[in-house]
Amino acid sequence: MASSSSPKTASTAERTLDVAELLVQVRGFNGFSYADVARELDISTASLHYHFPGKAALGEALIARYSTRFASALERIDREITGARAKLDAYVSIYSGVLRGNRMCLCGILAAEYETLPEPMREAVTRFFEDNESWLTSVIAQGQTDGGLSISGTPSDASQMILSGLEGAMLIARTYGGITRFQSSASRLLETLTP
Amino acid sequence: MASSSSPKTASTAERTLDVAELLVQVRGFNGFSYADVARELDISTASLHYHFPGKAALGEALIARYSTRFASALERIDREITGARAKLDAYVSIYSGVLRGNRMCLCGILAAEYETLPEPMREAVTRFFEDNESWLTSVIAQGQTDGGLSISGTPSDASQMILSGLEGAMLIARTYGGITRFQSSASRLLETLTP
DNA sequence: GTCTATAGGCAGATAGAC
DNA sequence: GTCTATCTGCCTATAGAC
Repeated sequence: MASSSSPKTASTAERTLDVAELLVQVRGFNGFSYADVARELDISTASLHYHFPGKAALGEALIARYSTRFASALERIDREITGARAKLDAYVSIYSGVLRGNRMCLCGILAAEYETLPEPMREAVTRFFEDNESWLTSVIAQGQTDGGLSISGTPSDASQMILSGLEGAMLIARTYGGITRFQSSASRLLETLTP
Repeated sequence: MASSSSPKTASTAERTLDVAELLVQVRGFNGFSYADVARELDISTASLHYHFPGKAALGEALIARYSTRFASALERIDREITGARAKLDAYVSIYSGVLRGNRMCLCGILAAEYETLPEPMREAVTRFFEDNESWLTSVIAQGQTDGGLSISGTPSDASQMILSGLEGAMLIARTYGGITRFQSSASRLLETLTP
């Protein structure tokens, strides 16, 4: 427990994850190298191999941490926000936050490279999407029950459309239009569920 | 004109584009090499360099051909289909066709790798999306006029959501859910515009 | 934990023969 | 147009000293 109580300086492993996460979200998993990370941290690539045996292991750690953070953010929303529509707005704002700084969703960009990823990373990416849809589905079901939302199909169908829509909007906003464009698409997507 | 009248055997350049296109759509631009293409065509990488001076030039040719084909498909829709809603259905079916064979939209996967692409490729990718949105916007405007569609914002806003939604649905369908999942998200997306 | 040194492989690309 | 041969550089990864 001691080592996890807000250390003044992040460990090399943590800082490695920070740098690698940024690189993947901007350039993709096949678009960065150990050398890129090492240069940024001002250590050697050999040292990197001490903390993460290989790029595949680093990739797995990246998704694990990202997924955990995402799950925490969703729990926080459940704790602090009541209305279904407001929860969805908060969900969208997580994505907006990621898009700032020109980042793509970590698992969204990994989805594009899916065919080139080692199996453990593939499974973790898929699980990320499933968890997100599962959360969205329950929020939408709640909104349907309490009258905050009105949808035509099943909550599961609606959550698929929300997730796809947001990932796609991020993907394209990064090539042109930026945050403004993303916000516009996202709002429109959510209005689809509003009575 | 002679060389373009349905040759019995495709030229090496054409076949190179075919193979490279598949590789990019499945693995991404940073996920394949000249060697991959050469092996498939059973020629040397040096021969490849005769037809395309470098990977960047090959990438540009790839987008150019893809965009031209896409534009032809859209013209065909305009020529053969009358109703706005039916045109959009046909538009979606282009994407479905691409997704079969586990391919991602060429420009969608390049959008994910955008930050690593040479400038000419970036511009071509952006133009592809702009052209698509431009076409979608006019179809939606038509549908709004003749009563076939009913939207809340501007046709341009709606077209952004359609394009983003379809690209995102493809992206995620390739990691799980497949065509079935894509079709479901796409239908739902279009229902959004139906009165 | 971090280093230097280095292996071994693959990448994109070129020269020059046929 | 296609080949062989080759170059240079970068990549992931390991050995072993400090």
